[in-house]
Amino acid sequence: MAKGINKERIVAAALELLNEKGMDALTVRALAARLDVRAPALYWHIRNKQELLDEMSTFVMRRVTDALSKIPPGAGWRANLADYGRILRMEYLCHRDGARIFSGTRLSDPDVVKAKESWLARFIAVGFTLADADDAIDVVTAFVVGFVIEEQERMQSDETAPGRYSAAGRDAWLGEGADLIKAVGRLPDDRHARFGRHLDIILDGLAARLHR
Amino acid sequence: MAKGINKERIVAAALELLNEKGMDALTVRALAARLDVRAPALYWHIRNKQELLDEMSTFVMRRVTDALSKIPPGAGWRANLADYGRILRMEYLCHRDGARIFSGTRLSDPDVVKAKESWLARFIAVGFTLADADDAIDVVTAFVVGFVIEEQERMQSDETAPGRYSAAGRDAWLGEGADLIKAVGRLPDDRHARFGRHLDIILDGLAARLHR
DNA sequence: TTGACACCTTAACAAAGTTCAGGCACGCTT
DNA sequence: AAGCGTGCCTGAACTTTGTTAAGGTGTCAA
Repeated sequence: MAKGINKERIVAAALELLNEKGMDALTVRALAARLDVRAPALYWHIRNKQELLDEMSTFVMRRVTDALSKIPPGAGWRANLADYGRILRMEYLCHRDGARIFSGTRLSDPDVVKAKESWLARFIAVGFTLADADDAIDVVTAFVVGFVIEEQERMQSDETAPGRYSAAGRDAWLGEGADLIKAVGRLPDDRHARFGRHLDIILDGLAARLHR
Repeated sequence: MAKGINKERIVAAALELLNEKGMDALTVRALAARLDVRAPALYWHIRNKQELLDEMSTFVMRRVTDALSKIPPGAGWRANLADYGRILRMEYLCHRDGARIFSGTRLSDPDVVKAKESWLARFIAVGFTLADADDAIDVVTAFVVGFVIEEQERMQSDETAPGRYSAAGRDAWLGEGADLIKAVGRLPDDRHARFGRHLDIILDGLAARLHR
């Protein structure tokens, strides 16, 4: 890794490191080593580790908004919102603990926040009030955050404690009774299909609100 | 603080400490000091800090399930689910960064997980399939987690960086354009009413699914 | 009296984030 | 050409974190 560090290269390397080794391994020293530099060098470019995390978060969210800006409005509000939910989930899933780390962090770039603007305009154009349009985006956002946090927790548990979420091991841990919960555990569980179903429920709710 | 430590007293003190000083101040040494004990003493009762966090999470979730078990089924599935959402949010809100910390953690008590059982039975009794009943609970759960994470992030920002979310400061930070976003910022914003609206949207979606 | 066990202490370690003083190299001035 | 400042990096060190090791003190039973 050639020298000549700057903020962007640091953020990129930090995201790589996060994906490969996980949150706990994302240390200032390890990050510096990956950039072939000593730890204090990073502090010339970033104020502290929190700022690094904020920058990482902003980078990921910028990818989301970039993807969003390429979605044509023609498909209608429902398809647009569904795309938003799917894209947000995918970007979170791209990084270990992505939802936990990147949700609810302060974005350092106003442009990322401004991406919401054109979407508000779209929704108002098809009959939403301003408040309803804002609610619609935020409900989907909150749901995706919550969904992926749970999803990634499960994925991580599969690595560290295999069988923790398997049918047999779980049934034993649950003990007597809880037949319905055990039955749920034996339902076919496609994470992606599940996400689609849940997202559809929310979109149904928004549709009901719109056609009232 | 009299001596004689046990797991419950440690967890209780940890939750107090979390509320008073925040996540960063929840250190093993500070916790030991509050219990009038030296740090290594805690390791007689808990394996490591992660287990402490899991126990704290389980404690909070047990409060949720205790509250849930007192809700009579008579009010119907919709009122039941609304109560669930509200209770879950309230318990998260009771602790700093509650949603971040306590969501998606491993519960150490099977009884807490089993609380879902009677609710599945209730929903099935009024016409849900097993899969739909499970989806219904999980959609609400995911939404509440996402909502409160964002909510608490905002509350925390108000302390550390006042004006960060105020109308004037935010407008300046956003710069030119983004009129709709600024208009949204000027809407009356009652967190609790907002939560109720969003939750209603989801319940509407579930109702649509049920009556199909 | 003597063990054994439960519970706590002191001391210490490794690893984390962070700071500080200095050093190397480049470009600009005189 | 000599000197000088500025941008970027290193070496060493400090503080605080979670955690472990080894050893004490009390209580109860045989």
